[in-house]
Parts: sequence; structure tokens; C-alpha cells
Amino acid sequence: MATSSSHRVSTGERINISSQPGRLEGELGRRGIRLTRQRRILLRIIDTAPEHLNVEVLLRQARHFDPRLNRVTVYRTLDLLKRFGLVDELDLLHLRGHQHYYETHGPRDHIHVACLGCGKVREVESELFDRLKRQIERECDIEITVARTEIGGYCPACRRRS
Amino acid sequence: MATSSSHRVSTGERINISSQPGRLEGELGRRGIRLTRQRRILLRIIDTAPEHLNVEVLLRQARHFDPRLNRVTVYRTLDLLKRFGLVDELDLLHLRGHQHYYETHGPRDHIHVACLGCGKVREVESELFDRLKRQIERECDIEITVARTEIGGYCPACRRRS
DNA sequence: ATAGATGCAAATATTTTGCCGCCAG
DNA sequence: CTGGCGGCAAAATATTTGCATCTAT
Repeated sequence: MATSSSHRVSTGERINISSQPGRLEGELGRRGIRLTRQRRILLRIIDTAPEHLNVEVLLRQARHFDPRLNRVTVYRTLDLLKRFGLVDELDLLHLRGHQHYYETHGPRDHIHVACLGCGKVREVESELFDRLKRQIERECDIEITVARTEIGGYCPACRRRS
Repeated sequence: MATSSSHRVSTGERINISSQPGRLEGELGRRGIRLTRQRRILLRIIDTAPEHLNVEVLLRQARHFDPRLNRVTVYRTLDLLKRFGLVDELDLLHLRGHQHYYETHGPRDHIHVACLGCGKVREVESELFDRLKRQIERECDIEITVARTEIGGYCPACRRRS
């Protein structure tokens, strides 16, 4: 929470400023989860990823450190992190096929705004979004654990192109 | 609804109030899209679906009317409808596997609120959500064509259970 | 008549499972 | 030491593509 200036003015690629390398490792250690060599590699990559990761990219980068690291391990580790609410799973409106993307769950939820033309994804925080969630919690009498908003449209450049 | 409830543990009791049978057919006709026998069948099912449809269920129901209707045709028709913004694609937070669900795109966007315990899905409209979208459009200078919010949590009954 | 759809089979893509040997704690 | 974990292969799911044939307009 301390280091998250979380001021993402990103026009495209994700700027991961909200987490320090080691955060996820700490979170899992604190919960008594076994920290294997493979997990440490994956956690570090996720912690410091400059953009949204999919399984393919995560695996490729992990193999840079351990060529034998298996795809299944990637899936299992992501499951683990999801179960603990430490990563969020997105599909970014299926901009590219039906893969999923993952990002560390920061201190504050944000909205993903994607251009359907060029694929650029912006992350936006909004007081209105926080209020919306509180409204839902009240009205639906639900204890929210995950909230995901993905918005698609066309940016000025892509509008001109079409 | 005898057969379709077997696999569907409860994807939510959706009340389809927003569309009449024939709406989608009209929309496509107006756009000069060829209306084949297969498409008419699929459109009618989607138009009147009382719950969120996935490809499996849609295919099964369509085969009641035409046993030879192919799964590929289902995918292609859904693609068509997506391209024209006539259906929305959801994954309902992967409550059950990684399939996608589809619903007609009504006059007003709504939020999907799902209980991660029992799988019930509620649809909620919100003035706040509309304002949020307008804010995003303004701030990000984007022309929104699709907006999706999926919220997960635990309902009172499931909270007590855990 | 003909552009565009469908059916079928096969290819891709994505995720999960079973089993056995291995390693973090 | 040992129970959980990772690797490997294969299965299960989910989606897309190529092509010959058919049909809505």
C-alpha cells in the first residue's frame, strides 16, 4: 500500500508501479505456502510485469530462468494466486483470441479501457467505480470479493481510420 | 427445460424482459444480413432465453428444431451478433469453467452480480454505472461500444455457510 | 445466378487430470 | 522424512479453419 502511487496515465502498456518484486512471495510465505524454485520465478515475473501477462508470455519468460518449467505449473500457480485473491484474471474483451490475462491485485480496483481498433489498454481508477461497488454491496446484500470492469471502444486515432 | 438443467448448476435465473421474439431477426434484416433457416432458429432462442446461454446449451436447444444444425454455425452466428453489438459476451467470472455466456444486448447496460458460493447471478441496472461510462468516455476520449462489469462475492446464505 | 452460408472434418487453442518421482520445510 | 509440488503425457474443453455444397435473395 505504501509504494502505490498508482497514478497510471498509461496510454497503452501497463506501468506496474504498484508492487515491489517480492510482494507476492511475501504474501504466500506469510500464508505458509511452500515456495518452490518455480513459484519464485513466476511470482517475480508477475510482480514486476510491465504489461498484462497471459499464460504463453508468462511461460516464455519463466523459461528464461528455468527452461524446464512446465506450462502446467504456470496454470497451477495462477490458480493458487487466484484462490488467494492475489491476482486478477481478465480477458480484455477478447481483444486477442480467448486467452486470459493476469495482473497483481493492487490496493485499489481499476477499470480496463481498451481500444478495439489498436488494442491499447488503459487502466483507470475512479471514485465513481468505488461508489458503484458500495452501492451494489448495499443493494444486493453481497460481500464483494472481485470486481471487474472492462470497457471497449475506439480511440480518436482509430475513429479517424475507419 | 428438462435437459438443459442437467449441466447448468444454476447460472442465474435471468428474466428476459428486454426483448421480444423477433427483435434480433428484425435487426439483422434491417442491416441486409441474410436470414437463413439456421439463423432464424438461433435468433429466436437467444431472443427469448430465460437464462444466460452458452454455446453448448444454445446448440442443444437449436437441435430441437433442426437436428443437423452444426456447432460451427452457432459460433459463426454469435460472432455475427457480436460484431453488430447485438449480443454481449460474458464469462460470469468463470463460475463454471471457461465457457462464455451470451445475452441479447438490451436498451441499457447492466451489471452482473454473481455469488461465488451458489452461482446465482443477478442483473442490476444503475445510474451510477451510466455516469461511470460517461466519465470514462470523457476522460479517455473513447467512443464506448461495449461495457462489461462483473462482480463476484458471497450472498448472505453462502456467508453463513462458510 | 451468385455471393454468402452451412456442414463436416480436421486443425488450433486453451485448460485440466493422472501419475510418479522429487524437493522444501 | 514426507506431503505437497512439478514434469510429462494425455485427456478434456473450447474455438477456428478449409473446403465442397447448398440456398436466400
